[in-house]
Amino acid sequence: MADTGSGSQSGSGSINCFTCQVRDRTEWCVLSDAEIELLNKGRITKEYLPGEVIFHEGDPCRGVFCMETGMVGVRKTDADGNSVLLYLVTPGDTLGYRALLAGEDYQASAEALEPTRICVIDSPTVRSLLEHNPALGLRYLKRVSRSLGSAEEKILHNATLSVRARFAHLLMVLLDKYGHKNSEGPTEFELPLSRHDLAAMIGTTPESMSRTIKKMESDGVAKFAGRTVHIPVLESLIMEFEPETFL
Amino acid sequence: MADTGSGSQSGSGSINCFTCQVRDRTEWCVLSDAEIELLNKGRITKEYLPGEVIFHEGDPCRGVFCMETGMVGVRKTDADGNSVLLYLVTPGDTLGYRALLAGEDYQASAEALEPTRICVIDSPTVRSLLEHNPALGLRYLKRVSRSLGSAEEKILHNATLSVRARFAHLLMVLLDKYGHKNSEGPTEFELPLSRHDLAAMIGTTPESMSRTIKKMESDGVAKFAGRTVHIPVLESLIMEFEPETFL
DNA sequence: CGCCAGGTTGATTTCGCTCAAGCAATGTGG
DNA sequence: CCACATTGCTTGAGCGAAATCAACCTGGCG
Repeated sequence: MADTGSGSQSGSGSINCFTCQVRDRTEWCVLSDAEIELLNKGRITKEYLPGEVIFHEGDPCRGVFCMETGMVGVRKTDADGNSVLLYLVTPGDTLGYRALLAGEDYQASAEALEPTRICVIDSPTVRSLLEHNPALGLRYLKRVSRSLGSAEEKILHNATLSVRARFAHLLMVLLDKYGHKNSEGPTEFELPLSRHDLAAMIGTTPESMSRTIKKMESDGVAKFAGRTVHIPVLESLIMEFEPETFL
Repeated sequence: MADTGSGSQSGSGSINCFTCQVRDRTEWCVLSDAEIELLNKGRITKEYLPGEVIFHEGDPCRGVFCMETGMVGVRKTDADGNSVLLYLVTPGDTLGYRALLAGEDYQASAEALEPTRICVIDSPTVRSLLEHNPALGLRYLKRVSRSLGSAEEKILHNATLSVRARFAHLLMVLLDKYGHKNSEGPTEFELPLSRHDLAAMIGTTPESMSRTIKKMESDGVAKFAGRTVHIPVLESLIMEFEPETFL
């Protein structure tokens, strides 16, 4: 493995954008070969270890980040040190585009949760591509708009649902993304997060998280062993946050 | 005045996009004359009375709405009838772009809070303009990204601040937008919202709203008479949600 | 072995919700 | 002009969910 200092540069793995495994899943899939050439020139690959910070709230935005492997968490922290984990970023996702597109500094910080490899594409390159290829802009518009949609849904959820209901919902989302949801029947999967971060995802404390888990176990809704979750009946989980579906 | 049925069409006021007063404050300011011609053709002016619904959650998106006069509230409601007022839309703002850009149905509903005149621009027109003019896309990208930024801030606020602090913050935002903030010294302005809607803006109940107002009055932070708010010292209001600023 | 981070548990408190009633302003029909 | 609904807001009492504070496990690791 290459050197693993904070945000160390790296030549290992995919050498460029042409051979990149995840490119088809990114916004860049609409680019022509000439444009990918440009993209490739404005690109540096970096590697991060768990806990390393990719950017901080308040930092000026110098580009966007294209996830190749690993996982990144985006956090927002207030002056008292309270923090919320807004979302998880996984391979194929783009990171840090909000600040660039809004023309603002970062309003949240990003931190590697697993060993992570990311390509950094500098702002001028992205801007230039956006200015000349409307299709890329439309791609990003869709991405940001969808993201806004989820943020608004999260606002509603946090305002109206209990911690338990929000956690049940989070489990469903994580299952969709990180588990192989074989539709019906009992399901088992690995949580990608610590209890602390699970709590931060739904805007609560680790203590409340712990108690909620315990109560859900005693109610037979889910079984937790470390980071492994076992869900006997998927419906009973859904019932926790959408009871009306089963009336 | 023209007929005032639900979302009635209207020929009064600004006749077209060329003479439109608010156009320079909208995304459309980057369009060429030829493009404005196109915009103008895909346009219908409508009028709404307070309480009338412009679109509903779940409705398919048929275009975007360009505010000319009045005020609109965007609400999101869950299955139990709990609802949150996400934001207020005022002249020069565009409404309903999220659904269009995301390629989704509306995820929230919009309702006139005051007598309102809006131009409806149909989807094909907007799409066509976006596909041919990257500058328009960039404009919208900035708009959506900023909006996403505020949504994320709202998530943090709701998770970490008390009802009182959130309300103080709301007052500041409303003051910025609807009051003439003469920087320092005592300030007075009109709230554009009922108590019920103030509550919905910060995700609480009218009862809690009422109590919070009462307590803030007795603490001398602000004085409320109907919809008129008087703030003796602006700093003490800011202290409510950013105490660290004054340490 | 002792330390420490991550997690759990318990005791206590507090904030804000729910339910219920009361009240002032406005409107409506007889 | 009065009885009466209706609407928007306030007030009170009680309760419950979740935060806080504090102690205490437990497993990994120097």
